[in-house]
Amino acid sequence: MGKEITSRQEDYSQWYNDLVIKGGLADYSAVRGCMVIKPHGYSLWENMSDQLDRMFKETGHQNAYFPLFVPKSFLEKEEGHAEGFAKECAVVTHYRLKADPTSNGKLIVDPEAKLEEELIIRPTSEAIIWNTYKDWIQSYRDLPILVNQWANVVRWEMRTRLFLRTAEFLWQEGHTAHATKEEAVEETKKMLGVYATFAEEYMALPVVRGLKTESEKFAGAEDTYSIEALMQDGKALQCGTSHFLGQNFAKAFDVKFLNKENQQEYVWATSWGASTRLVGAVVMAHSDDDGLVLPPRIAPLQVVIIPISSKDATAQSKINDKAHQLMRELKAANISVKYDNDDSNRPGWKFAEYEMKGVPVRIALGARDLQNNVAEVVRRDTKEKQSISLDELASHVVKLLGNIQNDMFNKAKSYRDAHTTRVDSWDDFEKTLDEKGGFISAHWDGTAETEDAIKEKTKATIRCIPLDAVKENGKCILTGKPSTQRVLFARAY
RNA sequence: CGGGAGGUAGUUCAGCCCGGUAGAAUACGUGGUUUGGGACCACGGGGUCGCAGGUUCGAAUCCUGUCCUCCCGACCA
Repeated sequence: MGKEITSRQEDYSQWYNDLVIKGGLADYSAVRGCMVIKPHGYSLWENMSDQLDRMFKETGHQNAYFPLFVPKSFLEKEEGHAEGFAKECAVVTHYRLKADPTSNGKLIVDPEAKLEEELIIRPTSEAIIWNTYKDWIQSYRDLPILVNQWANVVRWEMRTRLFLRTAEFLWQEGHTAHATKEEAVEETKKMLGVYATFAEEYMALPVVRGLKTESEKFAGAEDTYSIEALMQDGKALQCGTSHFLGQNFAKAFDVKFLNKENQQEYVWATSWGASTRLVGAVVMAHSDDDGLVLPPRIAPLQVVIIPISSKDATAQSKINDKAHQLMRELKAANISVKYDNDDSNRPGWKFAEYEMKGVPVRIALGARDLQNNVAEVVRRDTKEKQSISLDELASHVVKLLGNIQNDMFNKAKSYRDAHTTRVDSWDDFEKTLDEKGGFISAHWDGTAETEDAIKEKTKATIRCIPLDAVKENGKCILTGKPSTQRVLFARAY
């Protein structure tokens, strides 16, 4: 009855769509490639973005806001950057509509209102920001600039998927300016670390920190680092990127500073971003065939209390009293909790509904429980039921939420580790990819040609060169040429 | 952007081939009985059949165009 979810086994893509739609996270919109993020989904994103925002501020960054529109001439300035994004830009060419003289009630673009220079809707903000930084920076005393912005961006994608790839999406983009290369490189790595910590501690999502290959790196960057996670279907998902931009944007926008020796130098730059794709990641990594499974630390609602109502008015008022007391205790412990005493749905319906929405802990309170001085406590991740004494219920739930958070991380990590395979022959490479999926740790000769050839043959790409890779002599999986370390391959979203 | 499927009540879908009063389930409203895994009874409200043209006495149904979605590819966070 009610909302059915397609099982993972039957159709993984449809399962994911069902979760997002039926779990109340988002809806399709009337606009091609764009989604409506619903309150439950936005609340999840807020819990994630709020925490990231705290972590950015703890590492010395401040928020600012730059324009949505980027003059085309700005975007052109950094050549690699321009080439990388040109294919997916939305362009504003006019600034006015007028009534259609040939069709009553319709509007047309006013041909008189053509912009002298087209405006590009930002696919990312390096261009407009570096054009601005030029005015902010004269001396080494003006550096570093450590700025982040929370914004929407538009990339005109051919094929979209809820949260994972939409034409418009929400994200944050950090843009920093530094006096030295060393400092910029350190910043790049520091922010990669922030993303990794966030993913692991809050999203309960184990990630691999690594360096992107030349062909996978950001358009305009010297080096791109990313965190890579593994989804339940064995495909990889990039969950955050941090770029060392060198002096590329400083040179393109002529941003120089006077150093202590009174000499002009170009500024060193970084940028780093994470998007609403993280919502897709957390959904896909943990959920099951009954709905969303959300980590307690970012769940929009952590605990729901469901009364098993009784005809007996005395028993009913005891249930209400106990539920309200419990809510006070949990709120005092900084836990979000809801008492669902809406009489229009029966308990069984509510059980299914809150499982669908991924609420980590459910407490059922009935007359029978109160007689025994207990409540039924059920954890969403394992569905395990426990009868807990009312006297220690609040403290038990606090501990339980912590356990769920840890268990979810450990479960995801066991899966990830079990699906990371060291492979040393081409036959094994193809076989592992097809039969098992996941990450494949293998040697690569370091050339873009080989990388492309592997992608052509298997659809697997190099997700990253892990930062913790040990130096080890070996032979390239495809060409047999010498290699000094393993890289991580996978099919990816 | 190529290939496939689809758009009819809030939702899932039937009806379309073979044109003739727009249906089911579920959801929703009211009243009542209920409440430990998606309750039951009674009554009730709800759809310009994605949109725009065309053919026809008559179009959800046939034709053309267009928009949107899903799946599979190519491209990408």
